[in-house]
Amino acid sequence: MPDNMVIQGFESAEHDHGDCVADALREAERVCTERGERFTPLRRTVFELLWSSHKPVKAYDLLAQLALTHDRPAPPTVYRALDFLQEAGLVHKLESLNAYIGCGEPGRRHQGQFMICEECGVVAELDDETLTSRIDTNARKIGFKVNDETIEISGLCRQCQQP
Amino acid sequence: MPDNMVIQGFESAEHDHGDCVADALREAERVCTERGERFTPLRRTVFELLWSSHKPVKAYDLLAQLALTHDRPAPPTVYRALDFLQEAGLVHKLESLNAYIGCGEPGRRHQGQFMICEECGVVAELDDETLTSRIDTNARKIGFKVNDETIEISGLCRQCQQP
DNA sequence: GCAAGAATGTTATCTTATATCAAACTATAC
DNA sequence: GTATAGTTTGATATAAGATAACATTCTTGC
Ligand SMILES: [Zn+2]
Ligand SMILES: [Zn+2]
Ligand SMILES: [Zn+2]
Ligand SMILES: [Zn+2]
Repeated sequence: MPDNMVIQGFESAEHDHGDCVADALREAERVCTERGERFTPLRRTVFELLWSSHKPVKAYDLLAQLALTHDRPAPPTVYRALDFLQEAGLVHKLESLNAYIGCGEPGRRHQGQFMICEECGVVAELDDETLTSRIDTNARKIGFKVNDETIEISGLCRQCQQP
Repeated sequence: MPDNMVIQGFESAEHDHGDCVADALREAERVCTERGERFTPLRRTVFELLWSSHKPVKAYDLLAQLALTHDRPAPPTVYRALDFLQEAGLVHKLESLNAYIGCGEPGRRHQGQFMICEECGVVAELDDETLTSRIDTNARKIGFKVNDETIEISGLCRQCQQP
């Protein structure tokens, strides 16, 4: 495995997104089973809504989508599902956007490093071990014990740089 | 200049914080003058409140502090000052906390890399050129053009790891 | 002084997230 | 199968974070 891997994102416009969703669902079921937790219909629905694209989704947008199939859902409904999915490592929160996105590799515990296109909204999730260890080194120098990393890079994807 | 520099933070408890504030104010005046902008009393007050410690401060806490000396300030008052200070590079927003902190080196344009103690709230601002260039390299590999970096590491400072 | 632009005041509203308690559902033990 | 403890969801209210829009005041250059 290369030390700098693109986990997901910036797929070609024509990629079969149905496959992405199917894979994600299969993984989610596996992860939940492994953890002895329940991938309930509600959690599954929220998860599918998040995977409707490779773009981050806002909690209240999820809520609005949910409202199409559920009777007057309230904010805690979606926030609880998001909390569960984050705990399980199935979803990341993008702090700089207050939005959420499905994790591209939920099997392995990680924080994720994100490249966010300001123009089209597409997000790539990377996992660069070298970057992480550089941060650890810096932390060690000042006696800091790392628990959590928030790494979000915004800019323009290749597509959106075209003239 | 070393390639991994602690710009500020994790100062000894006994450091002369008056010096920090005085330095910060002097730099702020200089930066504003250079930019042809006005470091008004309101902006200065907000800036001083932010520099009252090396911890991030929330906008509504600033507002509450402001209320002690101003007549019923409203949210836009503090958000406008924060916007101005951020534009000028004098203040950073910590996205993972929804809080703001004075920049330790406003002269040079940078995004900042932060180590945030979950226990005591103290924040260290680093600037690791190696880290930044590693991110640029990763971006280049996927054809991404970087505009903005959000790098916030949370954990425990040396003090707060003591048994 | 006067006009134009910048900064601040004021009111209302929007967005994001949580607290709290009630009802429904699920799994296990008997 | 029923009791029951634990988990999940429903429902209401409110907290926390941020902005829109317009009025007023202040500053600066003339
Ligand atoms: Zn991930
Ligand atoms: Zn794009
Ligand atoms: Zn800085
Ligand atoms: Zn600490």
